[in-house]
Order: sequence, then C-alpha cells, then structure tokens
Amino acid sequence: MRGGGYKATPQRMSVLRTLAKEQHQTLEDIRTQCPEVGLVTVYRTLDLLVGLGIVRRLDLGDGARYELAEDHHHHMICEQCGEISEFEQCPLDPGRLPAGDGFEVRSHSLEVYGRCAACG
Amino acid sequence: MRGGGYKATPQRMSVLRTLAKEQHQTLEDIRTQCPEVGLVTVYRTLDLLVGLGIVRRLDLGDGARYELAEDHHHHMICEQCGEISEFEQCPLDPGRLPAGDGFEVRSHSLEVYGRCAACG
DNA sequence: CGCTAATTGAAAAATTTTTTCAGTTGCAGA
DNA sequence: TCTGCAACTGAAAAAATTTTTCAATTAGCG
Ligand SMILES: [Mn+2]
Ligand SMILES: [Mn+2]
Ligand SMILES: [Zn+2]
Ligand SMILES: [Zn+2]
Repeated sequence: MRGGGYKATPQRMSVLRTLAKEQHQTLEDIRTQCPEVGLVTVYRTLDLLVGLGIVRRLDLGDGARYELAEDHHHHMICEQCGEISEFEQCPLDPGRLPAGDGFEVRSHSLEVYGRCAACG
Repeated sequence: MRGGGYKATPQRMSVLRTLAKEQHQTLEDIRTQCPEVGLVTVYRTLDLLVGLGIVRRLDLGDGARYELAEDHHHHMICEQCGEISEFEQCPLDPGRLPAGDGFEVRSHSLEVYGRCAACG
C-alpha cells in the first residue's frame, strides 16, 4: 500500500477492516460499518483498492458488492433469499474453454444460481 | 406477450426490434436506436421484458447491458478494447459443480476475460 | 520537528433511476 | 365497426447514486 506512494490513513484502514470482517458487502454495508468515514472517501478508497487489486468488485445482479481479493473462488447465489456463498473448486474444464478464435483467456468469473439448503 | 394481458405497443415493438439487431446493448445504445421512445418507457419496457424472460440483463462490469434471451451461452470480454463476444460450448463439468452442501443449482453464468484476437 | 504531496469531506454538480399523474391507446367484447 | 376501459405513455418532478470541487487537514519523509 505504501509502496505506491499511498498513505495508510485511518479511513482506509477502517474500510479495509470492514472488508476483512465480511465478504460481499454493498457500499451501504460498508458505510454502516464505517460511519466515521465520509461517503466520498469510501467511494475513493474502494476505487483505489480495486485498482491496486486488493479488493474485487462483484456484479451479482443486485448492485455492486466488494470483497477482499483473496483466492480464486466462485459464488452461489440463492434466488429465493439472496444468500451469497462461495465455493473453491473450479468446475471449468480447461480443455473446453473457447479456443481457435484467437481469444486469449486470462481469467474468468462463474456464478451459480439456484436454491440454498435453507430455501429448499 | 399478449398472453399476460400486455399490450403490443409501438414502443415495445421498437425496443424489441432494437434488441434483435444487436446483442449486449446498454440503455444508451437502445435509446439511440429508439429516439422516439421515451426514456421512462425504455426503462419500463426492459423491466417488463426481463421479467417475462424474453430479455436478459447482463452485468459485465461496465454497467447493465441487455440481450435477447435466446440460447444458453457465455461471454468473452476483451480487457483491452471491451469487445464482447459469445461462445456456445459450456466448459462446465457438471460433476465438479458444488454439491453436498444442499445447494440446488438451477442456472449459471460464466464470463471469460482476456485479449481478443485483434488486441493480441 | 517542519514541509509538502497526498488525502479528506462538505457542498455542489452531474448522472441515473423511479415515481407521479393526466392524457392516450390497444384491443376485447358488443 | 364502434365503445369502453384497463393498460400504457411520457413530461415533470423526485429520489437515489456517483462524481467533481476546493479549502482545510494530515501522514510520513527527511
Ligand atoms: Mn466471494
Ligand atoms: Mn450474449
Ligand atoms: Zn474458476
Ligand atoms: Zn454454461
């Protein structure tokens, strides 16, 4: 963080601490957890952290959510209750990724929709 | 469309015709193609069509896009030029989908990021 | 400790989306 | 073909979200 000439301000630390507590939070979630950080600063901090690759921005259909960019994983979203859970194992068969059309695959994003255990 | 008591208005036809011309359009794209349709009506029509399952809303990181909900397919997004292309073959191995945790998979969404042929 | 570029946040602006509501219209039924 | 009316439209206003400004503050280097 300080490597690139960025300051480790209390506001940034606060946002990071909040992100560490729980994954997949919305801007409002973060705001609630960091009432002492100004709205504009939350926006700017998230932009910065996303730009640095420390945080990942998710678009799961209900607005932006943020998570610490740790290991590669995927999301299961319950269409009934909205619960978002994660799974590690990557169900992609590399052999069946698109090829031959000259597109070079660098990363991917996979979301699985359905019903969580609680919603049957 | 008329089945559910909905009217086939010129505005709705116009939006549908636009969606048929090109996939993955933003609201602005659609507005440009349908200058005669009021902004509010475009919003409402897209909501309606998405609700009816005729249109799919995409979140590929740069705001909402819309496409006719035809066959199941996936997207390749070039991180350089932003080009969005499609591929049909599903690289998912059903055997490696999350299981045992009680989550019932009903659908999925897969996006592949990288470089298109033109961007090297 | 002092300096300075980086940072913050209140206010204002810009952008995007939703709500209102009075007037219009597609279309089912006569 | 004509009528009635629930469905629909769109201008205006409101609400919600995001970005820009800019003067004051501050983290961290020397
Ligand atoms: Mn996650
Ligand atoms: Mn598509
Ligand atoms: Zn994966
Ligand atoms: Zn698939």
